[in-house]
Amino acid sequence: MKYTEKLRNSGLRPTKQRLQICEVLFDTERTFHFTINDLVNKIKKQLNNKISLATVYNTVHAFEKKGYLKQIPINSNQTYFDTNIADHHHFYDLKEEKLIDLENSDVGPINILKKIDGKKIKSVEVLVKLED
Amino acid sequence: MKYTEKLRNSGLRPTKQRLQICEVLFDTERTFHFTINDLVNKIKKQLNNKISLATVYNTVHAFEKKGYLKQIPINSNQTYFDTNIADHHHFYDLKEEKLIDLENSDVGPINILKKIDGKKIKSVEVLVKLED
DNA sequence: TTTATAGTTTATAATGATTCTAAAAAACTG
DNA sequence: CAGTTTTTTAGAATCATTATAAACTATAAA
Ligand SMILES: [Mn+2]
Ligand SMILES: [Mn+2]
Ligand SMILES: [Zn+2]
Ligand SMILES: [Zn+2]
Repeated sequence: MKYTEKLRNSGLRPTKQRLQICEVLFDTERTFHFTINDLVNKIKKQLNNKISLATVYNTVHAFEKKGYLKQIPINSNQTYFDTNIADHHHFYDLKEEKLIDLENSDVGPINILKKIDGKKIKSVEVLVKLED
Repeated sequence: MKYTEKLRNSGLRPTKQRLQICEVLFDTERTFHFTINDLVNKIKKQLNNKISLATVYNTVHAFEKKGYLKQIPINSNQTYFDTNIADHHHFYDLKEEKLIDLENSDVGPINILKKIDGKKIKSVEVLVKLED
């Protein structure tokens, strides 16, 4: 199996459910943005196999902790995740409620001049809201 | 009353509740970040007067729509609002779960090079996550 | 000042995303 | 295999937020 090693190396047992979720998330041409609900639907459509909602939540959180997924900071009643773990930014189309990737190269270099004592910068994320 | 005109001009009737919430939100030296729960507590402490939770939600949303408050895009189970409606950015201290203002002047100019057809940029917000 | 009307507040219920629980199943180790 | 730990699962619980609908209030017309 393609993802067995990856999971083992992270200390996660390569269960059937995790391997299937890996397929849905990572066996794609392109990266994508999703909510838990989106993912549950994708799983239903792509696999002939039910995975319990609790497991989907557990797995997504486990993958996020291991750095295989990122949460996208946005105001929505649902949490958005990203299979694109490269350092990048987002457009948010307010009308369509859709996220669009914005590569680092599409944003000038960002230089944070203010420093907070005893704290390090972990990430710098830009959200560009779009209207018509 | 200090805020009566402001409310009338926005098409909002200057009710006792709205005027009191204005006091709590805008009669301050400094701007601040808050959740609905924070605001309810502030109201309890500062006014000898109960305002129902539904009214707090209604009022905050009304003020946001009128541009007197801004929502801050962040991943939390609660929605964060900001009384600082000037164009600015945020640090988010992951350990303390606290927001810190980051003035535009503390961030180099941000130039979004990618354009989305038929859409205009409404806002550009930077979130800088801090760790120890 | 009344009266009519639209807007607002309120307690309470409903919603819905997320987390919790604890028992059954599966993965691993020796 | 036997023992142990991790994982899955259905279902319950949590909790921020929104909806409901009846009582109240601001406002303007009569
Ligand atoms: Mn969320
Ligand atoms: Mn929210
Ligand atoms: Zn992305
Ligand atoms: Zn702020």
